[in-house]
Formats: sequence, structure tokens, C-alpha cells
Amino acid sequence: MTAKRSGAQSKRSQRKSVSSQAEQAPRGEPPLSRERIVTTAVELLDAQGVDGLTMRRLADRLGSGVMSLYWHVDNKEDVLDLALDSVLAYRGPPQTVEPEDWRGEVVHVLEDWRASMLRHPWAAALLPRRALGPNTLSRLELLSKTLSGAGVADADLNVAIWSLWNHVMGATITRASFDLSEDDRAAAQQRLAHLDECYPTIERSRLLLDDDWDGAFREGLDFLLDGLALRR
Amino acid sequence: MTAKRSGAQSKRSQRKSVSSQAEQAPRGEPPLSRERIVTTAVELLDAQGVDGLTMRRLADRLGSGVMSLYWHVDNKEDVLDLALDSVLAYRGPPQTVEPEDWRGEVVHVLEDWRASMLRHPWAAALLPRRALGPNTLSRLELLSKTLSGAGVADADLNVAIWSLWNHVMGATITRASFDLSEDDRAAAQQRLAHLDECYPTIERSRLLLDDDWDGAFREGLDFLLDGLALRR
DNA sequence: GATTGTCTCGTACGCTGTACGAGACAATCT
DNA sequence: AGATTGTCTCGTACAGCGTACGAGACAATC
Repeated sequence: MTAKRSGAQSKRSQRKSVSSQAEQAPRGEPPLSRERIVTTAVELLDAQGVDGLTMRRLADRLGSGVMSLYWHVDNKEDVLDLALDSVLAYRGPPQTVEPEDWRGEVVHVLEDWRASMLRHPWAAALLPRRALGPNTLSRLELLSKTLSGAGVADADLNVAIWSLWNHVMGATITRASFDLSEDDRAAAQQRLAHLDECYPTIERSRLLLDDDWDGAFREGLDFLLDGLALRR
Repeated sequence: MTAKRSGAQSKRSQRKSVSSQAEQAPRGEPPLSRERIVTTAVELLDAQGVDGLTMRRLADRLGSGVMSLYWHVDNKEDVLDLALDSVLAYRGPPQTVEPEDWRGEVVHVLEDWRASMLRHPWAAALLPRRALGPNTLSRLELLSKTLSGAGVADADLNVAIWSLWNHVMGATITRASFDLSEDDRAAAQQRLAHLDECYPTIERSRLLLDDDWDGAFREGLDFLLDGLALRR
């Protein structure tokens, strides 16, 4: 069980001193950079999914050689880490939220979180395999601060945060699973045809058929917040 | 966006008639079978993780040629589907649960679910990318039946089920992320060293440091069930 | 004896991530 | 001025991947 990424580092990050360098005029392609690589990676992921992202394709789209990427980036894992975190940046709440409305603020943070992930369906598949990035951490920080300010007891705080986080992540993953299986409608239809035999209760409640995901997310969140408010 | 798996099928599943075949005495290696492939795949996944599972390695471990696998199995995706679902089989509640204790039963189902996934950490990484298998569906069916029997209104039923499911899946994924980043303790320590600067509230609450995951899961579940009970 | 169905597997192909090292170019030093 | 150093690009090469293809082995059936 060795840590794969512990040793590797891009040459760039190994440099000891940073000397000034003349800026190149943007003739033809702009110069390669960590930022340009990440945004292009996100484009590619949006267009082709996780399996569609290849170092070669990424380089092609950037108009550079494959190995040039490795100057700016440790390896493919690094690209994926950066892409995932870049998509999770939070722009802050709108002004419509009054300061004492802690519930509204929490709901907004979480719905925005979920929306960010749904805009980039590949993000769900990436989540379980990487560590928490800075943007994720600052969202957690914000959540923590809001709840704490709302009077949630310290003893309940961490549990509350993780529960809310679980709600977002679980909802995202469920959604990803369903989008996936809707690709091949034929197989899905066939499976649902036999649902009533094997799974009568599920069938009756139309659990897998109704797809008001937004509403379910919001109402489930209310359950959670109600339970939380009881203990405030 | 074409469905990758719609066309592929193992040769075996295409056969039209099943004729009786003399059973081979288990001399040397037992004959290849779908079941043997799946259990060996799970062993390999447990030992080496998702990236460790290769068709070649799987065949080696089974003492067969690589391409022999493809008689029993469509492709690697198929193996992963089967491995994931096989790990999620549910053996039913113990006798200690009385019939009218719906909360206890729900808690047991969910804790067992989570435990199954934690026993096989690779399962979390696989989840977002495959459809719901039969074992998952029957767990959902059981959950649905329990809640419905406990008097949860039909209008709330689906929301409740998804919220509980979200809790399990989210918790599993969080845990997977953390186990991952604990592989390279060095990087984690370095990151945590700067936590108090960037994320003071998180630091104070020790959100990332305390790791009573079992307790947090259970207490979060209580929040959810409390909120649910309010509406019963 | 010929045919068919079941099952195994060697070879080969196109694709992947990336190690290595040769350069191009600018800034700096002597 | 020439030499050196640091920054950045990239062609080649390699091991490993999933799997298409088709040649067989063996038993059951006609």
C-alpha cells in the first residue's frame, strides 16, 4: 500500500528560485500554463467524460506536445485533482439572504454545491478517489461558521456538517448513476418492466421513475435541518 | 454519447439452448465460471484496489488464459458491475429487532449497508459510474417497506428513502477520501499544519482530525430520523 | 464418421501514461 | 565576447492495458 503520488512532482515545482522572465506576446497559441491546462481539461471532461480525458488529447487541444504538459503538472492524477477542485469554487451567497436567516444560507450553500457538481457530471466519479481540495475545504469552513453562528452546539457541529455534506454527495452520486443508466434506455426499460415482480413497494412508490431530484434534495434537506433545529 | 455496453454480450449469454454437460471432476483447477470470476475479482480488488484489477491479473489468479474470461463475461465493465453488486448482498436483520421498532430496523439496514461498503473500500470509487444492481434494489425495497409500514406518508416516502440512501453513500465516500489521503501521511500533516490559518472554524472544531466516523454516522442518522418522525 | 455446441487461449492491434534526454531560447555571469 | 544556467518544449520509446479475431480441444449428437 504505497502512496503513489508522494514522490512525483512537476519539474516546475522543484525549481528553487523564481527569476523574472520576459512575457511572450500571444502570437499564435498562448504559452502553456497550469491554468490553461486545467481549464482545457475541464472542457474536455465536460465534452467527453472521465474516459475521454487523455494526456494526448489534452495536449492536442492545447496545441502542444504531450510531454510539455509534464513540465507544469506532475501527472494525470494531478490534472484530475486540479480539475475537480477548480469546478468546486464558491462565489458566495447573493445579497438576498439576510444575515439572521441561517437556514436559508445553509440551503443556498448546499444547493449551489450540488449545482456545481451537476454541471460537471464527471465530478461525481472523481470524488471518492481524491482528497479534499482547498475549495472544498473553504466551503466546509463556511458551512461550519454559519452553523456555529446559528447556535448549533459544539457537540453537534461536526455531526451536522458531515450530515449535510453527505446529503450533497449522496444526491450527486445517485444522480450520476441514473444519468448513466439513462444512456441505454433500452436496458433500463427492460429492467423496469420486471420491477413490479421483484420490488413491489418500490414500484408502487415510483421511487425510480419520478425524477424530481431538485425537490427531493430540498425536502430531504428540510428533514435534516428540522432534526438539527430540535437540538439547538 | 453512445451507450458503450448496449451491444456487447458474452458469447455464453448469446447461446440459444442449454444442453446438459458432463460435470468435470475438480482435477487441478476447477472450471471457469461466472461465479468464480466474480469472487476472484473481489479478492483482487480487496488486495490491490481498483487499479489493481486487470483482466490479465484476474486470469493469472484463476490459472487461465486472459481471453477465456470473455466467454463468461462481456467485458471488464461487466466484471466490475458484478463485483460491486456481489459485495452489497444483504443477509437480513438479526432476530434481536422487534417488529414494531422501525427505527431500530432502519438503523440496522443502513449500518449494515455502510459496513459492507467499508469492508471493500474500492466499492465507493465504483459507485458513481454504474447503475443500481439487484442487491442494491432489494435493499431499497426493504427500506421502503419498513418505512411505509412505520406510517411514513406516501408523499414523504421517496424523499425519506433518498435521504437515507444519501447519508450512507455520502458517508462512504467521505471515508474513502480520507483513507486515501491517509496513505501519504506526510502530505496530510503538512496540509493540516496550515489549517488554522486558512480554515479557523474547521480547525477549532477538529472536523478533519477527529475520526469517530461510526458515531458521526449514527448521530447524523438520528437527525434525519428525528426530522422524519416530526412528519409522521 | 461428420457435425455441432461449449469452452480455452495465443497472437495481435491500437491505445494508454510517462521516463528519458535532446534541444531552443533568454537571462546572467565572467 | 563567449560560456553558463534556468526555463520550457517535445520526439522517441517502453511497458502495460482491454479486447477482436480465429484456431483449436473436447464432448454430445446426428
